Amino acid sequence: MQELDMSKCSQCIVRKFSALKTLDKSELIYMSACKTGQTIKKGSYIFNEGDHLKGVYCIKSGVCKLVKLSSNGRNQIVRFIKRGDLLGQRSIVSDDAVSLSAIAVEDMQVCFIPKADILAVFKQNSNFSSEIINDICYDLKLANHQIVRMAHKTVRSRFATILLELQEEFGVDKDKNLSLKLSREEYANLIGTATESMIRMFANFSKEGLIELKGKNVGILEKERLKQIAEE
Amino acid sequence: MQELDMSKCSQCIVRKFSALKTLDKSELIYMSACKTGQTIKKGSYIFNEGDHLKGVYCIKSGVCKLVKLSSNGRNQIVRFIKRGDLLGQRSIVSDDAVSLSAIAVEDMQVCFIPKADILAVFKQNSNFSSEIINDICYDLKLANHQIVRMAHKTVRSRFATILLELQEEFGVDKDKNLSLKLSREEYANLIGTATESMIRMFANFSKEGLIELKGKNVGILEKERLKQIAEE
DNA sequence: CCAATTTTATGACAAATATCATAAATTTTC
DNA sequence: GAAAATTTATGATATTTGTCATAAAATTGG
Repeated sequence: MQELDMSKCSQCIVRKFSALKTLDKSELIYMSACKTGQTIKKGSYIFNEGDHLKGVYCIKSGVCKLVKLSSNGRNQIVRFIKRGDLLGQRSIVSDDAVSLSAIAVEDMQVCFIPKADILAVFKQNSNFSSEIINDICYDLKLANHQIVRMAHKTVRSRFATILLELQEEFGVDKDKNLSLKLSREEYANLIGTATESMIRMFANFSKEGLIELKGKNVGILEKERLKQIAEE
Repeated sequence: MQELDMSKCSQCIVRKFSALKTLDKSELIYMSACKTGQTIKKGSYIFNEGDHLKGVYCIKSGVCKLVKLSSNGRNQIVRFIKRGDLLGQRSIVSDDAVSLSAIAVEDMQVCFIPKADILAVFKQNSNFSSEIINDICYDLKLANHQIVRMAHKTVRSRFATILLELQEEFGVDKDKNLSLKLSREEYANLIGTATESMIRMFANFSKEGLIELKGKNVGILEKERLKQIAEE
């Protein structure tokens, strides 16, 4: 990670997407003074399972995955964090070690805000704290939903769900391919299956005309049909 | 559900187990005045997916399961709530509909505290709000862990994990059987498998001498071996 | 206490998925 | 730009799990 300035929070549009939108001018000036900018290369760790976070990251650009290692050596992508999101929110309210690793999926620009500083704002600004708590509640809701999906849906159905979610969350590029480029292995870790099984699913969906494959690029062709499969 | 008094919060030992332990005398008197007691019969719903909760339940006795229905008709037990726990904590900080149903697994005695009243305490007592937020964070941590378990462990391994967790969380009765009595179907919904597969797993574990079965009673015989299987 | 219902059990089979092996294609590195 | 490494692809096969059918056992309700 390389240290940078990245200038003033008050002029940073990205803050508008997170709980930071509740901060007033003086709070933003305070944040600007506390934060440090960093660039993070694709593939590198922002933090690791078991680390004690010393603050929160505000994502200016790029995407990272939150990953958890299973005792049998497999790993699971629990969710993605992208531009505008805060990474490590729970560390504001909890001193526990993080239970997930954060790994950049694309090159990233982030700002780091030390825990003490963001905690001061958390205690002082109840709109801010409400937003943070709401975010955590929402994460819990999603996580519960994901438990059910993993427990009761086939790989095929989960794949359909993930494709729709990736389109929803990250959109498509100019060629109408999913903007977020993931390897087959990453898809497998997201869906919770073996890489080979994942590759076969890609081949199946492609043969069935549900998606179009051009190398790493994935284009969704039959959204409605995918929705059906996701429900099965 | 039947309405009861259940007397004073300040004399209720159960409050010591939850975030309510942070309340002072005057807050407890306030709670006592707001709350209403209820008894809930085994099998009946406390609330249903999609409901908007009007408050929080404090569990005086008994156990309920939090269940989520999958779009393909199966259902998943996400967790249990027992004596001393607060049920519906998220409704304090969020106006969203609940995403889970709560169903009594045993006869229960609960106290219901209206949202407005508990929210007043939440805003006023920062120790209380910290405890609540910490609980929600902990739930999120467990949920993430469970996603990984569901995605990457076999039914056999998950069964071993659940047996150990049930012993840990609810303990054993005088005959050293697990205190919480669940049907095979409930075990299946907990582990995320078909009831028939679950029944077979019970037979397997019994044959292997890992557990002892006497009707609905389950005695754990080989804890260490179960720990190994849980890791596989 | 007996009939009805529910739960547990078991067999046979089908479907889904993992694993291992190998090879082609692609990307990276020097 | 060629060698090395990684990723993607595919076949063969084993394992796990689900489904359907049926029956035994246990529980419930009158």
